[in-house]
Amino acid sequence: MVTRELAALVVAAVSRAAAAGELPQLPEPLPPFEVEPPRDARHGDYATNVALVLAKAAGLPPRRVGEAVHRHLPVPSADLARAELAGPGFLNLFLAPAFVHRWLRRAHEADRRFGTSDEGRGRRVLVEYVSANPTGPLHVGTGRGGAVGETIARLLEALGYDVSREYYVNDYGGQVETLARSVEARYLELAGCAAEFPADGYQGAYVGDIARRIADREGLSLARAGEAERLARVQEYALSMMLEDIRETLEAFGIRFDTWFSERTLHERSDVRRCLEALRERDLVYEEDGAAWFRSTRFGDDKDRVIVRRDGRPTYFAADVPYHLDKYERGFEHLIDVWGVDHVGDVARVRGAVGAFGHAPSSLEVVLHQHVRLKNEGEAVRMSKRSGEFVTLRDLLEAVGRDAARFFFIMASPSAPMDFDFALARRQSSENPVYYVQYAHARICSILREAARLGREVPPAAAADLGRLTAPEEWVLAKRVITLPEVVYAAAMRREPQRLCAYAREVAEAFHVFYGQCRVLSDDAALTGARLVLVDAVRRALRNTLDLAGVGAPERM
RNA sequence: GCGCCCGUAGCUCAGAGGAUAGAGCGGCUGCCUUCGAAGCAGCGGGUCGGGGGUUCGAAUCCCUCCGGGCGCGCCA
Repeated sequence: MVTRELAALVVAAVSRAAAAGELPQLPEPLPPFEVEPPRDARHGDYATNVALVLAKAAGLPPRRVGEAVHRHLPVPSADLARAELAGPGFLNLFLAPAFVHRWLRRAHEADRRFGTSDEGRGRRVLVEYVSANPTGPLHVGTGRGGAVGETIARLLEALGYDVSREYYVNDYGGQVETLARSVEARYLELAGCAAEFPADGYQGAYVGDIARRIADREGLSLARAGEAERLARVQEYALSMMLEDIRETLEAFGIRFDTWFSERTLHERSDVRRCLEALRERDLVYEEDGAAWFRSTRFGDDKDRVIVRRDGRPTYFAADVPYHLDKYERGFEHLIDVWGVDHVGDVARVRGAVGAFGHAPSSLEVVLHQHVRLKNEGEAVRMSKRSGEFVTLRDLLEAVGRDAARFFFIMASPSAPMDFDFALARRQSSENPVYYVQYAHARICSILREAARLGREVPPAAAADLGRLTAPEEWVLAKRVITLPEVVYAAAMRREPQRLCAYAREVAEAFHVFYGQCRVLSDDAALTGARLVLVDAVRRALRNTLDLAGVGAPERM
């Protein structure tokens, strides 16, 4: 990436300054310093705080350090046009055209791989996200977790990690039983039997739909079967129908999981029981009041938590521990869980438990995302799966489309709460920020189509005279485009998908400004060739960014 | 009460300790005989919740107060 190349130039300059006796011997490697684009373009294309960082170790004022480094920077050269020492000791770096041209050519050569790197090559990562209980359709809030998790997975793949996507299916325990009893009641109603709807049952219309579909397939004979058999059959049907609905919705949302991991199998394979024994051996579980308790206070929890109830049924947490151990056993060295904030309290417990089995706490990473507060014309919408009052992800997709939904969900930092006005989204769907970016892409494709029609194909990047790109709008655009690799790197490593949206918007803006000032197809063949190479690099950068965000890059719109 | 997260323009939100804090939407004014006006140019809009501290430098880090969200189940 650009910043890394510049940092290497700076490090080399520091070494030369030290060798020349202008700086004292400094620790190897140097303390971390930054190379980044300053806010104000007058402060260079990139600025580095290296002199400020080294001042302490060098025992010299920052500006003295800066002067020494400045003298040994290769300016002017094919990389840097010039450098300036400014303010408290910043070194402002101005890129040489040849440097930018080299990167534009790389964008062409790399094409779909432009922006990727191999930082994570050979490392296996498991990303678990969504994992919503299959007790109802996915609601809007789970869309955020889905978009965040999927984008993190794609970002890590772009860094070369071997990524596996997983959905943990809570197909065991009280909630699915409640779903089964709810469906059973609706089914019995269909059969004309007196049935009391469970007090804690799921009220949504989808419960009745499932009952009807069971009746369509099985008839009403289950009404005469024994209760245990009927419940078991109904639960099986309800689960598979719900999961099918969830799977379809996620596919429409651009998400496909590699594995759907069943919680029930952990119980059936005795993983839960064996894990409990192992925890007991480590003195992390004790008996009290007839229940078994996990010593979560060892891991910063404010109280110990029940792991096996008085009636002998294990709690959710009892399965969560062997589940995560199983992930490690399957060969993943790093685990990422994307959870809604309502699970904050679980983080320390699970991490502590897997730590007791020898796994580094840092190898289990939990990305928490805040909930989506849904509004309708400014009025808050209460959402509850139990009451059946909620807006589904499917509704959202039908209202605003996949692209707008995906972009919107990752535009904000996962840790920031998000307000979403459904009515507004429906109404202003054509004015969503995503269209600004997509429009830039479509406009470029339109230019390329026109070029092809005129028989003026994009020349090979190496053949074009990029020195003809001299307009300020061209320069700004080119420099923005070539930052994609560092944007992808930062977004992936910091688990901050919103950086993709910011980059896409900035590149689109630079392109729209360029478009207003510079005509691509002109009588000047050399200039036309250079501009075609530039816009085709922009096209690749935008497409790759939108791909990572799970948003389409339309050639026409 | 305790823990985590958030507080930035009218609204929704960006903002790697760095220089004069940004975008979209909404409001106002211009710009299409020329590669797509889903665009561009401009105007208006801010005690970065309040206060204190660290630092050469704080929207960013620390403390404190205020406001909001979530959690503190033998639910998942």
